Amino acid sequence: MIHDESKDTRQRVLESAMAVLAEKPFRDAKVAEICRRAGANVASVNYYFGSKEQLYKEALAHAHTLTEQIFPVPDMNRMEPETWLAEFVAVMIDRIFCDNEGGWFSRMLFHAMSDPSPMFREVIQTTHLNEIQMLKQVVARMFHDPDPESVQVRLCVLSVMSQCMFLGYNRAARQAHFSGGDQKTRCRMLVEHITSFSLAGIRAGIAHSNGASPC
Amino acid sequence: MIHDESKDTRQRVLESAMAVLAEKPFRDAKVAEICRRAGANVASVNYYFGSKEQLYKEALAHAHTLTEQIFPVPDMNRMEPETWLAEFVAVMIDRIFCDNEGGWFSRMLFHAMSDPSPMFREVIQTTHLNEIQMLKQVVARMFHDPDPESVQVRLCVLSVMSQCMFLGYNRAARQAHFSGGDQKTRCRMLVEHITSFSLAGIRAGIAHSNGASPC
DNA sequence: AGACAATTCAAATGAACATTTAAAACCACA
DNA sequence: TGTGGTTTTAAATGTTCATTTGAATTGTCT
Repeated sequence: MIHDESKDTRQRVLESAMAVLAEKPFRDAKVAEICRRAGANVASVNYYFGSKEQLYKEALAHAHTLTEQIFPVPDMNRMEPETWLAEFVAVMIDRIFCDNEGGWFSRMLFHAMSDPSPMFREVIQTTHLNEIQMLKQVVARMFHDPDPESVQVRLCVLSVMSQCMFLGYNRAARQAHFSGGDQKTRCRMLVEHITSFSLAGIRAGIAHSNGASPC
Repeated sequence: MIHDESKDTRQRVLESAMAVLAEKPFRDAKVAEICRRAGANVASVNYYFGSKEQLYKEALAHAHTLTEQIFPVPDMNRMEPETWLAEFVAVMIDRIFCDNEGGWFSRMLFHAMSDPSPMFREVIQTTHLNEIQMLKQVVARMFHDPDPESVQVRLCVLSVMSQCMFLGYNRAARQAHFSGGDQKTRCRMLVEHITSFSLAGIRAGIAHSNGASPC
């Protein structure tokens, strides 16, 4: 008789999976390690989730809701575009560099995005596009452009997102940037830099598209 | 008797390896596929190179010299910093998006950089740092800053490099950006955007560090 | 307690690969 | 043409995993 959810082992495996899959890409994350860390038998993955792949999908979805609770994207209707951008950048960087469960999703996503196997296509589509849509709309507003899909807007969004995510992809660069010094301070400086750099870039684009010299 | 180099099969395997390793990360690039494409037996990898890992290293090194011949980084002593930056960005983007052998190195590097296994640490160090050093020096010159390792310079270099490399890491974003339209035109627009966006960002940094308003 | 389902476990299974082996084919040269 | 080295080949080996299996254990309800 099904009386309740079987929370115990299932939950431990799910959490262990999120942690391991944040560290390593799908391929390198061994079922054996996930189970060892969860204090469970190897068979539990297939017993509770059907397959390693299903476990991955569930772990990613769960990590996504976690990160949205812990680091919510600011509401773009309640702020000036410039302020919103600054907060947006801060949230992205926090998500990447925090070392608790709020960072799992970003790291899983970085692995997924650079993995060529087809299974990750849909996975990315379903989880990560909201933030980009919002950024597009805010940048479009700064351009006084009604179309958030115009070329100039999309290019600026690309520039902002790439700066936010680069250190997530690039282990060597991350290590170089965060060697020594206080992690928190580094993050704050990084956020400030990306924000002002990007605002300047966007303003240059606006000035150019208006055909006016910036001064 | 060793009369000459055994060029034939060895060379075919090496080139096939570069092509395959540009498409897929080390793990996914199967020895069987490399050999099939080279029209050689599986054993030829170990016969000529000792192991898959050695083959990888040789392929990366060879791809590196190839890319430096085909898309050389401009000489920074013969140009204004702004001009040099524009050409630098163009070279980086060309290297990433060209679809012949000149693009192999970049793609191998993207796979290596997002791979956590320890074997890639040294590999990256030995190949990719020149470009970054040059960029640092040019940006430092724009800042009138004698120290190419100052915080402000390093942050700007980070911003430029991240914009240049983002589409290399991120398959989804690349697909979104290059869906439809002419590849060449897209590349040119991307280069122009990154250059002007970055110049604006750098100038803002310079103005800020001088304590002066930009106008 | 006894029955019955849900869970856990150690061991088996089988697939995917890199690497090895040893025999065959090839080649240069006397 | 025979000899000795080099190269190529198909098949064998051994390892690393995810997944399956069937028995053992636990928990629940009467």
